[in-house]
Amino acid sequence: MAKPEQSGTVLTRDKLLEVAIDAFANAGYEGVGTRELAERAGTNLSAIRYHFGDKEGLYRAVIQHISQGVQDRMSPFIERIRSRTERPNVTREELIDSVCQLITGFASQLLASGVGDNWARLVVREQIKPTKAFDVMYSVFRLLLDGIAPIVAKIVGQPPDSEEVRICAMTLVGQALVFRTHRATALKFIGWNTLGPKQISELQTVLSKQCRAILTFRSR
Amino acid sequence: MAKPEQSGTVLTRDKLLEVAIDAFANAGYEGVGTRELAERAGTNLSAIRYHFGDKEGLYRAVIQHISQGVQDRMSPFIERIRSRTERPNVTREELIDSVCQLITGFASQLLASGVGDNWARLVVREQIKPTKAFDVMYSVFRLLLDGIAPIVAKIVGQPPDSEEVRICAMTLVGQALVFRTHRATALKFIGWNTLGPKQISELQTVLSKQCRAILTFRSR
DNA sequence: GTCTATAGTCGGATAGAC
DNA sequence: GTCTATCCGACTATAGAC
Repeated sequence: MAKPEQSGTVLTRDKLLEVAIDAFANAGYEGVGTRELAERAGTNLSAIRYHFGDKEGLYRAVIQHISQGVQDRMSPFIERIRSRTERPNVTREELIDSVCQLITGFASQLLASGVGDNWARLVVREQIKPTKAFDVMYSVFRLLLDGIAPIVAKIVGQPPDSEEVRICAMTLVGQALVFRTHRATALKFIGWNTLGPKQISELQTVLSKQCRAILTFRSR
Repeated sequence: MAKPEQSGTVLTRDKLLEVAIDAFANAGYEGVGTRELAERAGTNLSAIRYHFGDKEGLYRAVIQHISQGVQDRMSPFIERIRSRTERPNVTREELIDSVCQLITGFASQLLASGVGDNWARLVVREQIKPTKAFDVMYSVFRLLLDGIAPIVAKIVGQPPDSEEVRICAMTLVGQALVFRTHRATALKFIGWNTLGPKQISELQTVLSKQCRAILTFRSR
């Protein structure tokens, strides 16, 4: 971010960012041109250069913005769960319940169609050919995974950095992520038309049951 | 496929396909040019038009080829499981074991770095903005999901087309898929450098445990 | 800060020789 | 069937007026 982050009229910058979030998510980085972005934002090509340096700078700003939003909304939630599970006299049932809440909470954040609906495409792009934006994305996943892993570790009685605990945390998250990454397949298979509040709620019920099953059965 | 599917020298066509699989998977559809594809295949631009009509025709051929390969390798496996689980005197333990085998079998197919390593990118592309190639992909997923859902249905005692059973099947598959779609994140979090046979094997162990937990605990 | 104009490159598609 | 040569539109990046 060497370029001027401060600007008199922030409106153009914000509008550009808003348009780019939508366009990149839906068409992919290579799928949109800077001309189209500028036009859709009601401005011109040079505005991109001025505010973000170049196309990739705008892309990084998009990733940064989305990640920051997710982080802001999830941090207090995760923190609350953490403080709850770090009490000395916490019960196993509370621990299990906490993981369920983390997963279902994440699912609703992930699936509720808010700002930047289809950014799974950008996430996967970074997974396969990581750019400078990868670390930003990773830190958000890390936030969630670091919320889950220590609790799972306590439940199964293993160190939080053991491979098994971390694989387990990954798969728990994967159960929810698949509805973003393979959304069309999931909808068609289940027989849903949309992924609205009703469907998300039903999903959360199943996710919760399964998390509980995994953690309960394993801790025996 | 209106263009001549038969050709004297199939070598050029195959080479083009092979190169395109790799390139599309790694750089995305919009990320590679036809010139580059032709050059990497040791041929020229016109060969693409001749063999596949246009760039999108080549893309569809890529999806078709990969899907066919996956289908060919998975079909007999799924069929074997199916015949085993449809015996009248099948035990619940056998049913649970069958689902575990389907998931771990799928995981090894999915994660073993063979032909078309990074095609998750193309899959997700189709999920967000389905093209004509979506149906081809979907039929492969359907093959697996239709292998899993009826068995899950028997275990939990619900109809195979109930929403809960289908959501469950989706999440079971999601546990494995996340290591393809979020590979870089998974590797970094777990602390692995590669996703080799040793790691896949460890993954299968955990997946198997968790499938068993989900199905065992739910059937009570 | 915001704009127009333009440079330079590369995209996919095509015509036509062999 | 495979090649060369070429068209034309779209891309990113930049220079410079206001």
